[in-house]
Amino acid sequence: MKTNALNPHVSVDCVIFGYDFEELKVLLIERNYFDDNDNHQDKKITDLVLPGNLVRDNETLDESAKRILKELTGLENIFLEQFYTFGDPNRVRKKQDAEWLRTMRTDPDARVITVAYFALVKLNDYIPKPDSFARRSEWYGIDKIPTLAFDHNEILDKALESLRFKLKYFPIGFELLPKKFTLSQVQKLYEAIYGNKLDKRNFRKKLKALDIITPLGEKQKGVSHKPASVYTLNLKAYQDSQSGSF
Amino acid sequence: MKTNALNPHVSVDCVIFGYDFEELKVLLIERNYFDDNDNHQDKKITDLVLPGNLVRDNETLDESAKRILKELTGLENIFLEQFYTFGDPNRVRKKQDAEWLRTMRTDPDARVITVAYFALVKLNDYIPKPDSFARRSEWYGIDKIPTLAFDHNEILDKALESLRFKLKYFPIGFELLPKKFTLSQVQKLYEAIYGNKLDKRNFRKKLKALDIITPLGEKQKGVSHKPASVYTLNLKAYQDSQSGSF
DNA sequence: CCACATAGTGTAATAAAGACACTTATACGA
DNA sequence: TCGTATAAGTGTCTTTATTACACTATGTGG
Repeated sequence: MKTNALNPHVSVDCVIFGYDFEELKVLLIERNYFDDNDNHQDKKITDLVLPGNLVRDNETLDESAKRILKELTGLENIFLEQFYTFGDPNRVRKKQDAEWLRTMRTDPDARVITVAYFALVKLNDYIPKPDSFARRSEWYGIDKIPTLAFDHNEILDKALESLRFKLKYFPIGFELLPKKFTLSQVQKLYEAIYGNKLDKRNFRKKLKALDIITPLGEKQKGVSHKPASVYTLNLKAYQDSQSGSF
Repeated sequence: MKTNALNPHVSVDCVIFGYDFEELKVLLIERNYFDDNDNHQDKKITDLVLPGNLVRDNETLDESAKRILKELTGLENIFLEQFYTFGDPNRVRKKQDAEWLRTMRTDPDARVITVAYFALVKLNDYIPKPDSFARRSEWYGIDKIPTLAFDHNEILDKALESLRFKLKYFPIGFELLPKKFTLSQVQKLYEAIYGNKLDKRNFRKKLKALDIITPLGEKQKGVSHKPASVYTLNLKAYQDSQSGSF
């Protein structure tokens, strides 16, 4: 017995997180298309999508995500993690999505299954510029995300949940900070991600106990208050200390 | 600009865990095919795969996983969780896999991307029987898994890792136990999953602190030693007590 | 009634988490 | 130069969680 099915498209979408020392941000791309339903007068519509693209024939899913990131931001060696795959047959079936797909694909009605990744980038390494489709991109604060195309709000929500969960157990937050950072910057980052305040002394106690940061002996410059010590990440010791228990 | 790619197949594979009060087990399916390369005398080969199948046109990924589970075991309302998607272009490129795909698919050379789920079933609810392709299935102890087809050993490893990780933070172990259970059974299950011994008193203290089990006032029957109290799961209180912190 | 097997139970020591307030270093403006 | 504003940096006590550890209790079966 042989089985076959109409083959869906497979894409990769990336939720790219950045941090500007104030707010956790996500990089979104502008999507432009014409509303054909408004058939008296074609109306140009601009809305927002997560960066993503179809997976190419000979690339792995990870490679596909890396490519999307590289094309959009020029950045390489970025923290990138697959967190969920979205495959509802109706996930690209909002009517405005159909319009848009018609301009982008030869078979706009095909089902699209998307493998979602989240990325953590040092925001200052990257200034938004148009992607390979000449679309503008922009950082949006995590609390100010508008309605996105497709199921991209759902994907974003799940990405944030995954980031929060992972951050509880792994020291991945430093991916969002520059190589040199102060302890207050780390704390503000955690507060931005979880959306609540943390106690300074307890936070520092816990962070230092992880034994993954080393002071550089330098001080912050150009601030009109007591300058903070500057630290850097050092994961050597940490790698071993990972084991499980109930 | 319109983009297209050769569309891959998309499948769902299920790592179905069961527990027989001794060992953590996984349900594997026998795969039969003829080795055409041995062209003097076709040799029948039997090896093992994870249960899985192509995703149908109008079903979600979760529905697809449910269907596979239902077809294979007859069971419904099973704990099921997507944990990773495997999409290496060469993941179905071992030579024996090619032989087998030729008997199963009209386009055996197509790339297959698979969305992997793990399931937790009460093993006693299910006696292995042939699946919809009349293939035999069998429970294999987690420490006695032979080499599987495709990348299924890799998928299985990742499933076990996901199960262990999730079990640390969520009380999902009870999905593998009958409705009524003893505390020692819970402990042996955890020991089977993590592969190490746990302290009885500490385990019970922690389990009771979770406040998710209630004693039924019954005793175990038919054992030639002190009978254990029988408990049942009660997740009411637990649901609320979930919140996050660094 | 004795032997066997597993159930069931508590305490003390150590480690981690949480609550909490004052002093210090720098820049800037009066 | 002195005062003010601003964020940095620091310690103790309490509570809660984790770990190590050994004996008694209750049933069955011979």
